[in-house]
Amino acid sequence: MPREVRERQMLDAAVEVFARRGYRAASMDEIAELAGASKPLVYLYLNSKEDLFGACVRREADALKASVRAAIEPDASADDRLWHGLRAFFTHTAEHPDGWAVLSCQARTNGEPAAPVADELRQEMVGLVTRLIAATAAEGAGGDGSAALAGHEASGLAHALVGAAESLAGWANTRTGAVPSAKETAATLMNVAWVGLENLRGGRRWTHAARP
Amino acid sequence: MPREVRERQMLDAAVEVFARRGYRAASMDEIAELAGASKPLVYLYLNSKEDLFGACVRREADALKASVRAAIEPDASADDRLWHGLRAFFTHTAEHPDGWAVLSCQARTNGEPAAPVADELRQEMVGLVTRLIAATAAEGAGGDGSAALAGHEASGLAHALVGAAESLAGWANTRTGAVPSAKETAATLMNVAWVGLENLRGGRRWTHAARP
Amino acid sequence: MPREVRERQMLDAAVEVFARRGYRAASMDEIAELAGASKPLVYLYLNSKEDLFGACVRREADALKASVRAAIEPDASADDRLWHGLRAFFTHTAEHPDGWAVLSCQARTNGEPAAPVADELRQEMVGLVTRLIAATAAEGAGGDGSAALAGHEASGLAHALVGAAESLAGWANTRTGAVPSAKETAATLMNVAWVGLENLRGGRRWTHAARP
Amino acid sequence: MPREVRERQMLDAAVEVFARRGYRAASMDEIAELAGASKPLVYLYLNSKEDLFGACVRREADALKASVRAAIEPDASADDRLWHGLRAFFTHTAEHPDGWAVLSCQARTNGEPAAPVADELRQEMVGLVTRLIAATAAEGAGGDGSAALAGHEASGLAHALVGAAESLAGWANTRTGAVPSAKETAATLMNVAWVGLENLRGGRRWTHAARP
DNA sequence: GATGAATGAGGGTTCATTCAT
DNA sequence: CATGAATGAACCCTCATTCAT
Repeated sequence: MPREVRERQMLDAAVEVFARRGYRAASMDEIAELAGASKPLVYLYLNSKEDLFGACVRREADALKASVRAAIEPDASADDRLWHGLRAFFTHTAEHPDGWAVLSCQARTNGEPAAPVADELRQEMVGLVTRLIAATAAEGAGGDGSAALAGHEASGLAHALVGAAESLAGWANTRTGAVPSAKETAATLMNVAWVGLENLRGGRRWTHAARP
Repeated sequence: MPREVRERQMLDAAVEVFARRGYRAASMDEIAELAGASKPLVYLYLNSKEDLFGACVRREADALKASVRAAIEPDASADDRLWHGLRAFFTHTAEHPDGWAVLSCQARTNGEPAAPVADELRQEMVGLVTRLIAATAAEGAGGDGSAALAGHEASGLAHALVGAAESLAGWANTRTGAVPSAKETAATLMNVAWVGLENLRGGRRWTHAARP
Repeated sequence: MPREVRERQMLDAAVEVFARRGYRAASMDEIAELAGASKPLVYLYLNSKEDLFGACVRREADALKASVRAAIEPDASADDRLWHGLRAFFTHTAEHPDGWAVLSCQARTNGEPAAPVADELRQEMVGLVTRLIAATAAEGAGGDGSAALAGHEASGLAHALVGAAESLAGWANTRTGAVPSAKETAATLMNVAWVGLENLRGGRRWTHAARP
Repeated sequence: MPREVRERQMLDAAVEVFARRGYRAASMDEIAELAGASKPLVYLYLNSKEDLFGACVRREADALKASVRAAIEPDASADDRLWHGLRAFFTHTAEHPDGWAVLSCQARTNGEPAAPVADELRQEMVGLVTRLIAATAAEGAGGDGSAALAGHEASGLAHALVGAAESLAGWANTRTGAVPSAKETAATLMNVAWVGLENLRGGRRWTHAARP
């Protein structure tokens, strides 16, 4: 069996086991067995548990980024791009629950080699969403470019949106039951985002004092 | 030294170590040493690592729930209650980063005894927020109770809100740097929530088709 | 069983196994079993294989030094001191063949932590012998202090003597058969040393040219 | 490339690696790589690590013996033969430090297949030196064959000489610094040997009682 | 002959946990 | 209660060795 194939099987198995057990509790024995290979072969191809984990995180992060990017048509309107990006995000995380678990839970809790990759993924997502929100706002502003969104507001909204998306994706994967489906969640988020934009652009804000 | 005090010290130490190292990497030796107690005593009081972890999760979940509940005055307006609840949530998680790390990261990744507790906490939070949103919507609807929010929409919004809150709380604890402060984050979320409500109540929705 | 006793048993076992198998081939399992303790206890007391090896080398080096030093009466004549030192050396190495095997073979072949200890032991022995030879020469010189031994000649002789002693000690331990006994060897060496001194002091040297 | 050449390359590499790392720590991977051959070929030619080690020891022992023998002219005087033999010994060990390290350190500590070869080498050396010493003594005895050396004394001296030579050779290879050069060492040993012979032949002995 | 794929066996190390004092 | 002594079980990792191509 060619190396490439074996290596992919190993990564698949590792992602599954890391997701199920956590980094520390995952044993190389279990990963090797699930991959249908012997332990020394895993070490030959992937060097160490740490490297294997790093490879998993990188692969999953790249795959998620690729899914989201592929869903966004560069020439579409901003809110269309946001919508398709969100849908792709939820679809991908729903289809790769283990990968998402590794990215969202394990990568950030298990130190040096993997954490930066997860951080980078998140920053990229937030940056992407921030740009899309800003673009949406600009488009919507129409003729008078007057009240486009302040930069930090777009960023705050993006953080909230990504946070909500991340958390909901994990929640949907963890819990089986009355949890909104991926599409519904995307719609809700889209509503919040779009609708929030409308109001923010219109200068309408909630303040504590404003309410009796 | 009375048992209650000792036990609290142990839990404090355990939460700190579990947060810093993760469940598996945390060692009973380190916990006992940090607690200033002997290892056999830890076992006498808390039986096993698993039980100790469970006790930590329960205690931290209860404390967070108590903080949020205490911040909500039953007679205040709905959006005031939501505002104070959110602020309390962010304040508490910022003041107990280790506890929050255990609840949000460790509890959900480390199997049977702790995961249900974390799940329950989240459901409670979502339920609380859903009720507050529904109440807000009802209040705002004023005379004509016409377009009050559909139940599943309130629930979806609540999920998004709680997800965003959770993720942002973790993010604020993890990252040092240009991250919105707890108060700013609460304000952003409040804005999104309120503003989302306004539009949803007004029947304004985003739909894919609505855009050319 | 008190820690001190256990620790000595462990060192005894370790010296035996290291001598028999060599550093790398020695297994902590075998050492622990021979010591009558469990492996974790060995690690608790002695940290690691490397540290254990270092402790063995240090202990055996100290014991050998102590034996030789104890045999030398400070007020005796120089050649008497040399004689007793040599006898003590051969007696000790014959009584502790494993210790000597570790010092002479393993310590110098197995890297950083132990090699310096073995080097130091050897330098100390050579220094001691050099001083004794010089003292013997001075004593023997009688009234005219004229032709006392040149320093580098004493040192050369000392190196040769120690080298011979070391190698013969190892040889006597390794091979069973027609090998001179410890006492005979000491006598031979003593003869060579004393007799070499006589000639060197008398200016008699061997040179290649001197012989047709 | 003919088998003979390849095999020599393998042995060269193996000697180097065995000397540097020790028998156990040496890896067949490193040896094969250093030899510029594939691992299966190493196994095809030399069967196993043990056999490879044995072949190394045998080759190095034979080479050393050959060097020493070649340096000895059968018709020269006995002490001339001793002198040239010693010089050849020190020259060879200085020029093949790895080989000497394998012979003197590794071969004797690593069990069955190699130890006898090293033992045999040493016995041969001691026998050779014993014969040379006896011959020297006989020559020097001149007209009156009275006080020729007792056999066990020649043997004792030979053991000491070989021991000193071995140890000093190893010492010179190991330590860099103020260590006597090969030639100086040979001269010192020669002095000791010759000078010892003179006295022994003259009936002068050191005895403990002889000194007050 | 060379290469890549593959593994059984074993070694160093750690840890949760117990028990006598 | 606190302490020290003690361990079974597992985990990460390596290596000599083989076989098909």
